[in-house]
Amino acid sequence: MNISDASRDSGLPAKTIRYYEDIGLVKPGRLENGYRDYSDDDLHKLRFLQRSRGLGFSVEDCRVLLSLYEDRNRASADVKQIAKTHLVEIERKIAELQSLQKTLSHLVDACQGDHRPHCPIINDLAG
Amino acid sequence: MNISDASRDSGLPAKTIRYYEDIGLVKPGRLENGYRDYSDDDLHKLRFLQRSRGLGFSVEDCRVLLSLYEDRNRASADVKQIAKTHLVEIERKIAELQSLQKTLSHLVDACQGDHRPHCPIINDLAG
DNA sequence: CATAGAGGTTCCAGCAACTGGAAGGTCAAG
DNA sequence: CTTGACCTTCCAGTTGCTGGAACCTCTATG
Repeated sequence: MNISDASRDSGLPAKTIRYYEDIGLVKPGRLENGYRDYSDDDLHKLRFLQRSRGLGFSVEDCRVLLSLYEDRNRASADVKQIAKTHLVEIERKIAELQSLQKTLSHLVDACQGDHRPHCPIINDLAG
Repeated sequence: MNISDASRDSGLPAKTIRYYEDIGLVKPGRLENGYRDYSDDDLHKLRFLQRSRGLGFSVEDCRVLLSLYEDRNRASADVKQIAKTHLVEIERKIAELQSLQKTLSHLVDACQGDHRPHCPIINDLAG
């Protein structure tokens, strides 16, 4: 299966698939003409990557998750640890963004938004 | 005032201050020995940048906000528009992260996290 | 006066995770 | 034979810094 079919199948752009090969995540075989040739196993990995990236795991996390995916002797504790750490980070980001949202929405509400220069947003930024 | 004092005053790392100069945000004068020399006006701008970056505005937004800050004839509507757009983006990110959080926390809860290979997280990622 | 250390300067490289584009090889259809 | 759609590699750019090397300058001290 060539790269554009692999792209359709996995939902990843061809550019991204090549990039994943560059960094050693999924290394397909090659045909005589030099074209990449994706096996079923490669396709599983690409789909796995698509989904784990979609859940916001870093590429390095994905690398580890992929190796756990392939490890029939894995301990689920190892997977859970990665996911938990990621979850904590997501929760931290949510809290951070909610704090920004609170501040900004107050400022936006307080601003008249007219042709005049007076602006609580600018005043706040000016400190 | 030299760069390390400007750094202390603004809360920005010296490296960042030099970077802001590189990209044309705050251009201090120079002393005879080549050292940067920050005026009160420069310091106001640096503080303004520190705060607007702290609210998550992009550097390009900050550039526009800074010019509005200096424009005595600004329309507050222009400021408000930038802030509103940013706010919408923040809210979009919050929603996205909350969706990830929901999925991930379910998966983490469902995983035993023991020495055995069975893992709902991996199963989900595998599709 | 020599020197050590704490500043300052410039410039180059690298981070994450791709993405775009150029230059060129390959293949099937008309 | 040519067109067009594939494929290949490689290089550069994105965002917003950050680290480091190599070198200059100033101040204090022996």
